[in-house]
Amino acid sequence: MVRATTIAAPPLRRTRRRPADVSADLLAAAAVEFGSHGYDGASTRRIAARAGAHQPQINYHFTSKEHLWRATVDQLFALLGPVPTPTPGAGDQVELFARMVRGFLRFSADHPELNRIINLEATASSPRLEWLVAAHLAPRRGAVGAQWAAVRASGAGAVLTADEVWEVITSYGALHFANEPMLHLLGGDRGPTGTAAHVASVLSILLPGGHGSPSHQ
Amino acid sequence: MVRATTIAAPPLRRTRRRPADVSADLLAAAAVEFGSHGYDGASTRRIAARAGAHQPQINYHFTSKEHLWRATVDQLFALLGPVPTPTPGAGDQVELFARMVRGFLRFSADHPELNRIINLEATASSPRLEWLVAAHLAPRRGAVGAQWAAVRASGAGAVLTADEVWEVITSYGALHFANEPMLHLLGGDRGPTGTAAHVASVLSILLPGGHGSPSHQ
DNA sequence: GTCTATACCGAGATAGAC
DNA sequence: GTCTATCTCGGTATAGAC
Repeated sequence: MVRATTIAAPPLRRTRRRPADVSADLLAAAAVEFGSHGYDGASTRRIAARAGAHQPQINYHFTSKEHLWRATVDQLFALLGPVPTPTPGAGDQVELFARMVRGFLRFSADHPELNRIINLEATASSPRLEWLVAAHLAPRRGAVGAQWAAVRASGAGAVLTADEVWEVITSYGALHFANEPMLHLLGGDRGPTGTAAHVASVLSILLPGGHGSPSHQ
Repeated sequence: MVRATTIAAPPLRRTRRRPADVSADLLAAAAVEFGSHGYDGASTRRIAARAGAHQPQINYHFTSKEHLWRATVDQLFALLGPVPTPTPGAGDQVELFARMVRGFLRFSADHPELNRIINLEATASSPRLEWLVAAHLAPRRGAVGAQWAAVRASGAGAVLTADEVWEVITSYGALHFANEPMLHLLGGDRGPTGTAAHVASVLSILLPGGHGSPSHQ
């Protein structure tokens, strides 16, 4: 028989982790929950449970649900990498642009949570949305605009404005991965092979001349 | 002086409406609230307040929040119009396709709530999403696929699969309107002129040869 | 059919033992 | 730092007078 004292095991208690690990686990769990249900729909109880932690630990480590949300977004953008800085004379501008698009789409395939969180906030004005745009989206939008100007100046690229290119990349490009649950129910080919095909499809729209296949690491 | 009996006016009571009007007002309010905050984020209190009604009237007219959500989606799809049925030999298949795309995008510009609701559900599997796909999205996806096959058979249209065409229309095409709050904060030209330009942009991607401007009613 | 009052639940946040 | 207990608030839904 099992002794009574060992029966009363805590429901979700794991081997004690270092505080930094608890924070990291909470951030990873928050990305999934915020990306699945939006800010209002996600609950700190569920986030904590997914991380194997207790709900009050969220307030201890992140002060509030709002701070946890921002930390989650910050961490996902950090994972995406720094904003590409313009290097005027350096190398093939078209190849630099194509590399940026491929990098972003591959990240979106690996971490669909970021684009989910962004799109779940995009439909209504809010302080969160204003912060998201000012802190993260606007700088990247500027970098993409500069890169696209260089592409067009070199004579390559489709006849699209920088705004249209941004929307092709972030809407057509990224929602393929962010909206996977819906697209899966709709049928269609999906999976590793489909990822490469989708990246090629995006590049074929932006750079009709080619540049869709080189350096397929 | 105002008499005491007239001072005690109910907070939000309006002139008494017919029951059908209350239902219609609740549906319109629900479209806005569900489209802005998602299913979980929307509250029946706010929906009722926006419709100038009382919260329990939602349960009376629609039984539950879930039923109200489905009725809202049904009504928006009814506004969009019936699923186009294939007419094999009839007329210019390319023009029929272009007309469908233009109609959908103009509807999306006038009623961004539908695409907002769809995209807010698209990131996580749920009974609601399964119903949405089976009841509404799959039939329209089938119709678009048939129309696109006819376009390609006629030798026109870009080199894109039917899945890719669906995503160009619903992601790149419709999110331009659904995500207006975010795109507005990001800058860029928006407004009536921008709507026509965006429709032309979508068609230029799908039908590179032309067909972007005719019958601009 | 409409409204007031309220039941009931789960949310985020906090206090205090450990 | 972690965990239990609990506070307060806002959510959906229901009961019953009108």
